[in-house]
Amino acid sequence: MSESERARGVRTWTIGELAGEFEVTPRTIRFYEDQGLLAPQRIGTQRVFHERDRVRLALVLRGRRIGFSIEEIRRIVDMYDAEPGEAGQLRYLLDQIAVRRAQLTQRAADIAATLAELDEVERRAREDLAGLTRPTPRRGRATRPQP
Amino acid sequence: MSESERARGVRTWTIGELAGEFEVTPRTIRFYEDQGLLAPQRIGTQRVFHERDRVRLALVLRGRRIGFSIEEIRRIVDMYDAEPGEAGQLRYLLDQIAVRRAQLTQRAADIAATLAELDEVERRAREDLAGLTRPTPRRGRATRPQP
DNA sequence: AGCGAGATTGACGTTTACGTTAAGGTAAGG
DNA sequence: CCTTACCTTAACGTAAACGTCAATCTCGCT
Repeated sequence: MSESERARGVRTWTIGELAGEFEVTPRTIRFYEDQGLLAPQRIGTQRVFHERDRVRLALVLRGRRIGFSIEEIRRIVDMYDAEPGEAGQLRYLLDQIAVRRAQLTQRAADIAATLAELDEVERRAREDLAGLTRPTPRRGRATRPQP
Repeated sequence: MSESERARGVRTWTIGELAGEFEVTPRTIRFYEDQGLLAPQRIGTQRVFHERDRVRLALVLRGRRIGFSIEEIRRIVDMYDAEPGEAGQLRYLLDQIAVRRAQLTQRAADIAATLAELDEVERRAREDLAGLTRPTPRRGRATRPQP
């Protein structure tokens, strides 16, 4: 944080600070800039990240966690600050939104199904584990703790 | 389907049939076999896929849609048919389950947040679109259809 | 026996998403 | 002024997940 920044309330970040905060490498952030996902201010050659850049990076990383490619992420984040534009553009945007929504809904269903199956596997594992630590407590036979 | 299969009720599939059904290429299925995710029966050199192979492929593709790597998918599907094994193994399995669950929960949250934002973008887009097709219906002024 | 559709195993190519040097520039503190 | 810590571009490297040939082989049918 520079002197003048601490004076007013306009916090900025260096590439390293953002990298640390979001647990990615600076290389990753530069790569995203290369791909047009970020466009931080420059002072000389140095990058200066403002709050909106931070938000955008968070969006990008969320897209990444969801499993979207850079190209798909680009399209999504571009939606956020699209100019109102003309009717054709808006209809295209609405189409894109429908596509993304379908993808996300599918992924959500996949995740729910997988979570349910994890529950089942865990239940069986706990059963097996109980059957190992306690000696064969089959058919409801009570097992008293060892004295 | 072969003669004897149609006679009894034990439907099997060729690689091409499965590929068509799941909309992947045969190459993809062979790759998954190479990676140990599938192990179809062989008759001579030809692969014969049974119901359990089909189920397994579905699991693998679901993992892929969720965004897991082949390695992660392998660990997950291996959980399903893990032998009860010893206590140490079971505890490791429970650990793995916890890890996967955390990942999946994070992804689910990301998806929910993204869906919410898509809703918001769509709402704005529809507003803008309405403002374009109807001529500037500002401040509640009624807009009559053109004669 | 011959044909065409689809199957097989290599083996090399491609794209994505960064990692990893190399070779320096810069700002703050002592 | 010197060090230390961090920043810069440029360029090459790489692991994952297949795609894309090439060169057979095999089934089912006529």
